[in-house]
Amino acid sequence: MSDFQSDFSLKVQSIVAQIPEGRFMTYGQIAALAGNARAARIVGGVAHFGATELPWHRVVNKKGGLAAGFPSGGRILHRQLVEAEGVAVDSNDRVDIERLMWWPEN
DNA sequence: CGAATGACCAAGC
DNA sequence: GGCTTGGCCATTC
Repeated sequence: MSDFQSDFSLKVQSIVAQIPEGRFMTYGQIAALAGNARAARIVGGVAHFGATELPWHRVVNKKGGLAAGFPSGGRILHRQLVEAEGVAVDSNDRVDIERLMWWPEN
């Protein structure tokens, strides 16, 4: 486990872990909830270095598609994971983010 | 400790 | 309408 114990990373990981099935959040959104709206990149950093067990496939960028560097299989794997949750994926590997964008209500 | 990196975002061309 | 540039801020080497 990496040193991802900082407030941001902990919040980010916590938020991602709470995303319900079939819902999505953008990096910027998570970053804002974590306390830094500008730290969208850091969310990606957490995704890349730590908490690999979290449902990162439910985390998408503003485009509505999965981030650029998903593990081997990349968008292919992402698409399978998302579709497995009953979500339609666009030819561009994008989901209807504006419709499925979720927000932690608590 | 200093420099480089990155699963992003927004603006510019 | 798609590609390039700059800026952001924490983590890594």
